[in-house]
Amino acid sequence: MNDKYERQMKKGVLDMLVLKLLKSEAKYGYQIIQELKEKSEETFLLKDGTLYPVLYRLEDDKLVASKWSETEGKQVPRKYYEITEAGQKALEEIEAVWKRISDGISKIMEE
Amino acid sequence: MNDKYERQMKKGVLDMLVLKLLKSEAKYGYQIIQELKEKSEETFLLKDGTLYPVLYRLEDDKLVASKWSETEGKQVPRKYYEITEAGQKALEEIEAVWKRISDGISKIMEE
DNA sequence: TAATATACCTAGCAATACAAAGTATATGAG
DNA sequence: CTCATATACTTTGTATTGCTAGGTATATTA
Repeated sequence: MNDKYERQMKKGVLDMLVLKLLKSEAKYGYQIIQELKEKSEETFLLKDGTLYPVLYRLEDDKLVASKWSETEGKQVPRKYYEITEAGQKALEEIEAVWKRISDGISKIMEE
Repeated sequence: MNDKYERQMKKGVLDMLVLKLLKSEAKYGYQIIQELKEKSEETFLLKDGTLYPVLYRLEDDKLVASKWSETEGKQVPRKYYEITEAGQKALEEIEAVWKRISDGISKIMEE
């Protein structure tokens, strides 16, 4: 039952978290999954099937841009995602929304 | 665009907020909407069409129980919702989930 | 009498986290 | 050398839920 709520509560914040991670530097899919896991201390354990659609959405919205790695030699090709200017602006706005909502929740819950 | 995120971010927390409001005393639908509005300082402005399905879900899950008001005299009938024991237990669990997730988000965002 | 606020109900839509399946390469153990 | 595992990306489909928009009905106020 908790799973149900956990799943729902995560909705809408993944975009924000991914944009935040990409703000410091361009990253590829698997790397993002690992960083989310580490930094959230095991709270955000994404399957790849969850993350990639997020990245594709962000790309469709022009908030990130991708390019394949051009490393020579044998290697599994990696697709790097980079935050765009529009993405940085969106991130700030989304953060503001998050702050408003989580504050609103706190006001109701802290009594 | 912000609306999109706001809508998603609210997912999963409404049940928690409603259960929390019902914890102190039984309340009816419109009353819950007003309290959510006031306590959240205009962040949670629910239309009735949003709240009632939430209440019905909670009732189906036996987390709340309802009874119609038995006030004599002319009055629009009100349906009061009361939190059950299972509801109180669920509320604690949902609060724990919320804490874990919002903490996880903070860890990623506060850098 | 008309408008507004109260109070409840219902159908349908849009968005998204997740599960599950697939493809392909690199690496380490036996 | 072979097989299992980890890496890395892709795609399809499902379940959940906040919201819009419509509906009914009563009480109050201008």
